Amino acid sequence: MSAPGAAPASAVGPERIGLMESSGTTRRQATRQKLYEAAVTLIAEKGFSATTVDEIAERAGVAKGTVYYNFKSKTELFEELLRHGVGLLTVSLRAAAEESEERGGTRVEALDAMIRAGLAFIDRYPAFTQLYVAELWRTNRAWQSTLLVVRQEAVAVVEDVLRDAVGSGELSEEIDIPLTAAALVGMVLVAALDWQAFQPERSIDEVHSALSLLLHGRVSGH
Amino acid sequence: MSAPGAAPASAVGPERIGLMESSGTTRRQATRQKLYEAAVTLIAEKGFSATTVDEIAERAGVAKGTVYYNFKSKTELFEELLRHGVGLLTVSLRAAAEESEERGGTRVEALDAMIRAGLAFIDRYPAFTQLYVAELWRTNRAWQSTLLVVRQEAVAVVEDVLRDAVGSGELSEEIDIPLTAAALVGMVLVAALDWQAFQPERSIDEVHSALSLLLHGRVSGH
DNA sequence: CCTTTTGAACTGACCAGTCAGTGCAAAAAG
DNA sequence: CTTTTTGCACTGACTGGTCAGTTCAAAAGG
Repeated sequence: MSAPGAAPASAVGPERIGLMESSGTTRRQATRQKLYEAAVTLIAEKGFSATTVDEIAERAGVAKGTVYYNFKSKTELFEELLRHGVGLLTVSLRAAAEESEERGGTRVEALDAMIRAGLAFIDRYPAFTQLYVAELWRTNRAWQSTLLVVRQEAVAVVEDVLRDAVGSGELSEEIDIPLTAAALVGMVLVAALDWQAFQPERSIDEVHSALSLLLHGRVSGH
Repeated sequence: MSAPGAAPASAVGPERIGLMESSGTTRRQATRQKLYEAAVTLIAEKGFSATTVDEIAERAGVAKGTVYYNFKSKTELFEELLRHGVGLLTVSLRAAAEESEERGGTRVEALDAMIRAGLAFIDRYPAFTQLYVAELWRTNRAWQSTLLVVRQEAVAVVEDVLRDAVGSGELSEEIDIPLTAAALVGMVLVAALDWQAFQPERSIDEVHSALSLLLHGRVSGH
């Protein structure tokens, strides 16, 4: 229709394509992935509004039009990014908890394993974490509803383990599950971001120990 | 509120002063105050870049020119806002700790009092807290250095009390002071923001109890 | 009077989203 | 086997609008 004389020219050869994905959509998948990666760092650094679509496209090595070929809008790209990232996180948390239980650990050990998994996630995707924290409590934003869903998904993983632990008598009945879950998530989130930003020389084990001590009540428990 | 004509300014009276110290209340001070209050909510809602100077001026009920008469730039207005807000927070935390000590409380009780003071601050200035969290871990921003100073100031208050507590044998020597301080601050920050955003029906006492339980190791201690 | 605020117009940069068109590989036609 | 068509994925110049910051004369305010 729109290619009146496609000259054969010298074929450059089969450009490498992404790593995975089967047939068909491979190219598109790879492009989307590049866009996610470019967007996540830029938005973490500068915020959503201060990041331009031109910058994202440039860092991803594609043309601006490609962004709009793959996503309806800048906002939609961002929302999909959020979903993608939190999906990774919850999978990783749940896996850590399950693995701990399969090893016959206690529920508190499962919580500890989740703290470690959370730290590992933040270590691997610091930009995503930054961006998530920065946007989570904003009101009146276009992606508010997306964030609500996505947050609930993540916090629910922690709540589930807490509920189990209370049910089996391992934790005191007096704890408030939603508030405690939020506090634990916050503890890990903020400690990890602070670690990255202000104390990068620390090892993940040091950070984990400090948080573990708090969880086990050895900071001021008696 | 933003009527075209002159506003009946003198009718307002000594309204509660939000985010700034109220020294010699000159006319200029009052204008700055109005600008801080307008800016803090707008920026908390939409972020720095998405907030326009025209909006800030309109909500403050002043002319745009006035913004630039009082501040060199939008960025400078924002930086000064950060300084004032964190100043208020540290004063409040320190006062809580000192008051607790004067009552002859333990260092752990002082920590508990600071948690409460932190919650009260966030309750009173939710917008400021939102904005602070959203900006704190951003890299590459113009106000990065301002934030660094201002964060250190706030975290140092907690670190001081922890150090005291370890020094007097009240807390175990094995705790890592900077990391534990960051974790405690994070716990309060995130729990409080979550409370505001997702569980507003809870009372400040409920939130305080949940955090206190964690601090005292009664969640999973022993 | 000296300081502060007003209001409105103006500029120049910047930016989200659009659209006509390109390149290419595989299917269809010859 | 060769030629033509098809359609996906991508391109980048362009548009219409927005916004930070400027300017300045005139009017409060104190």
